[in-house]
Amino acid sequence: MTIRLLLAEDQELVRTALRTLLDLEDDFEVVAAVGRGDQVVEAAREHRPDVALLDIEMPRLDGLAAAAVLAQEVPGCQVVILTTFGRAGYLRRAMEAGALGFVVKDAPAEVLADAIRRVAAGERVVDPDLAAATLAAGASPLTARERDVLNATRSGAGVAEIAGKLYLSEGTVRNYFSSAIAKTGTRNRTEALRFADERGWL
Amino acid sequence: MTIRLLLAEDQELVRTALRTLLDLEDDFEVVAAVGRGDQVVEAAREHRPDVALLDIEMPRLDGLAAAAVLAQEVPGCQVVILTTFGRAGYLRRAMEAGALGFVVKDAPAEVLADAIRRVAAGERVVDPDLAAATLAAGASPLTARERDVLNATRSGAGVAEIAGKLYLSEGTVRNYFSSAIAKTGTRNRTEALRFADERGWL
DNA sequence: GGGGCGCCCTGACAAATGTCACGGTCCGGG
DNA sequence: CCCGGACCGTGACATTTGTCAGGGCGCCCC
Repeated sequence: MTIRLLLAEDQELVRTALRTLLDLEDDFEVVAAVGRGDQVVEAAREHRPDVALLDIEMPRLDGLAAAAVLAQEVPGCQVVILTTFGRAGYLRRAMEAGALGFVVKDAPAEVLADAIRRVAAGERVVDPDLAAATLAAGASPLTARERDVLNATRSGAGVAEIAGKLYLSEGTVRNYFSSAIAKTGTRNRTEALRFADERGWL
Repeated sequence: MTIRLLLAEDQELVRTALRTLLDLEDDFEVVAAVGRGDQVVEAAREHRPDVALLDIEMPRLDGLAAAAVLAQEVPGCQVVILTTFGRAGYLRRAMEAGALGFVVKDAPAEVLADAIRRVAAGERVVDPDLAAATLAAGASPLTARERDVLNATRSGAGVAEIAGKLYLSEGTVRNYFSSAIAKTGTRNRTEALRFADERGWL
């Protein structure tokens, strides 16, 4: 009984390399390989894979979003998220999106193969260290407004601009920044944004 | 006549995948594969590869630095830089470090194979788009002090701290920030740093 | 009903950040 | 020689950013 795989990874070189690697395993068959998140569902509908291996960083639609759509549209297909970054927030969001497996790219090849087999059998597979880190990061202490304001600063917008967009006074916006900075234990917006981002607090 | 390859890439999964991919080519033989920059020279001395394939993002010593050392210590070995980011600064520094080839990870596999063969024969191989972008980015307009100050801000240090470390007045430090900001056309230190970084102006 | 609590909102204040006009030094070319 | 240009350095000033004290609203629970 061979496991049918869908592979989604944007870097072509890595994609083909992974494909050949996985095809070498007797019980795996890569039935489709795509380079963009928005091609995942279509390919899954056509090829009916048992497991979809999704990178997170992809153009158009990221792997997490693709996983969520996939769970809706092609329920028989289980998801393993495969990513460079063992960031706590990614794992949290992957679980929320219904993924069963989560593997980082600097794991050994056997770990990936093993994870795929276990997920195909319906098990959950997550790196224990990463799971611990995620738990440690905890839930977001940020309020809705604090999130809004932090997100709005991404583009490099100033206070005035943000205040306009959110219909707030400038003072208020600064205030939310201030409390976000306090909660993250950082020294300015930029650091606060990065800090929160890394923990998936957006 | 087979080409002997050294592969340096920190993510184990990608490393083994690339290794199997390259080993499939009849005229390639991967004689060593390492996961840290500081292992490159040692492995090269031991296995005498014809071409070293170096990722940039690696622990301990990045691929560019490793390339520079390699050129000194093992002159017979040519270098191909293989990286995720087609950043102008990377290419510039790769050339300065004596690399002959530069390939991005979302190139097709044939491009990589071709690049390796050409580099083994002593040719230079660079993606033309990237070369154009690098030329467009031009040489750094930043002065020595501007660079110092920008670099010092990486750690998140404030003006006072930087001023102390560089034996300058606080006003002067702010001044360098200001001119760097003007030259990069950005709005604050953080943006200026990122902008300059992306162009290899450090 | 009336605390107590958490969130939203604001303006006044303090501290940091960025801008400007100005000297000083060094160097290469008329 | 002397001028112009590039870089280094400085303090005064304006703007942006962060902090604080405090008021209003809704909700849960006693």
